[in-house]
Amino acid sequence: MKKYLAIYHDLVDKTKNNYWGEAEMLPSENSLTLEYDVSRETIRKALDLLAQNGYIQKVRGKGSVILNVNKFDFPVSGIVSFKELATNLKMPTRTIVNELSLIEADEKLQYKLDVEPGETVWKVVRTREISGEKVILDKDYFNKSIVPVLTKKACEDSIYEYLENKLNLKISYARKEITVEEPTNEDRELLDLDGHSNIVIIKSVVYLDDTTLFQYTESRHRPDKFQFVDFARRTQN
Amino acid sequence: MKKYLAIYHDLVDKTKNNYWGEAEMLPSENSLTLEYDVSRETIRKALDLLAQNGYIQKVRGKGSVILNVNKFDFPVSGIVSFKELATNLKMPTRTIVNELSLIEADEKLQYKLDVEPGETVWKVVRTREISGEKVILDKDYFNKSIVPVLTKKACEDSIYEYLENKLNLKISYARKEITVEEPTNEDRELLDLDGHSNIVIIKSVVYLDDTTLFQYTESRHRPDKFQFVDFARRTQN
DNA sequence: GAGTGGTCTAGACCACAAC
DNA sequence: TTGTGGTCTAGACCACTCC
Repeated sequence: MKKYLAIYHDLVDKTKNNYWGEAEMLPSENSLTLEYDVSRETIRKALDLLAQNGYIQKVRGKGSVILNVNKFDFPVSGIVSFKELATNLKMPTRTIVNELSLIEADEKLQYKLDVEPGETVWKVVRTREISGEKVILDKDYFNKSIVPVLTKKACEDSIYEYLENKLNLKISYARKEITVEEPTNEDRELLDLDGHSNIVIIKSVVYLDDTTLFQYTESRHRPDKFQFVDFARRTQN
Repeated sequence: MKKYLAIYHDLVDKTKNNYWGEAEMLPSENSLTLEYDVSRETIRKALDLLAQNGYIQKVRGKGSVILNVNKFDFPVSGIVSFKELATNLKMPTRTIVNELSLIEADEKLQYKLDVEPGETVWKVVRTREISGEKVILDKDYFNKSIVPVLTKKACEDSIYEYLENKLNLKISYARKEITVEEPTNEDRELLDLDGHSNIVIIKSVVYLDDTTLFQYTESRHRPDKFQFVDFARRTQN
């Protein structure tokens, strides 16, 4: 439907499949304009996406350099936790739902989820098993006014798939914060800590398309099974 | 010089200073077009920057919602290590240069820095002291063909300032990887580990404007003094 | 229906790199 | 000088929200 998105996908495929042989450069914007029969601004939108996602780097006066980083390294761009990495690498994973309940928001949650005192929120506690070891503990809190119903089945599969496809919620962006702390008793109970004396904590707040805050999550990882990859461009001044 | 950048900065200032009172919305693109006397696409470029940096969220059919997240939270967007945070919070910091030397690239470095076997590279080892405690160990490697001269003075101040202002190098983007590992003997020697049995490692490769790789860095943080903040938008399909 | 942001166009001029 | 990407314009149509 959107031309620039279609062109973006086409160009991603072509860079991945060495469509231009061993060329280090993309065709120029002008030739792409002719090739796809669109305006130059539309080509530029597609190329901006390629650059944002680390496939190319545009160099003024020269052209768009194809970065081969992404051909070898799996994390295409942005954020990858071990959980995602594990599914990418096709390691056997299992999700155990330890708790699924409605609770009254306490003070900390009121602040994190921006709800009124006494409002009910969903609390979901899940353990993630990778290759037979419990290495991740996920604690999710959802605003009940946005997620009225939540089933154990949905939690065992993918909550996000349920939210996006069944409830038609559109996730827009998230703020994540990574710290390293000492494990709590709950961590020791629910995870196979295996002697590790630290735990990596990823706290995130997730916002919807219409800017409402709807989820607060703490993802607690055993340190040896944690990896985070980030692809950062220099910020504009 | 660039109109969209000037407008971006102006709008950032205005959102920070509550220029529109307690309004939750930015003026519409059309009214901004009139106000700044530019084309709508130029306004849209400025607004895209605001959205990318987490100042606003655009909602179709409604307008641009001002996000107040950034008013309270210091990390404006992207990546913040504790080192940056400490300088933001004006904590007393000190840099100790433990080593500054030219070495022959070993196999690991050849791969990381993409240099020929036997090529010489700069090795810089520095300890960062925050509030009197040595909590960060930075190990930097620079491609000597790009950085011919490096002084102890430059390492004690800011290497990046030296590279950007004196050598006129333009940093373009970096790939970072965060993991947690056990401290090495070197870590124990050079840092005040204070009983901590883990260390947070940020490995990054840094690229220049013309896509050449020029730096490989390992930043090793004491876990209790580590924090990483990320602001991620949903990726386009 | 009026106003909003999202997409797209055809053209222009510029700064920069390469020859 | 030629070709490249970077900026900017004035206009068009669309999908969506709100009243």
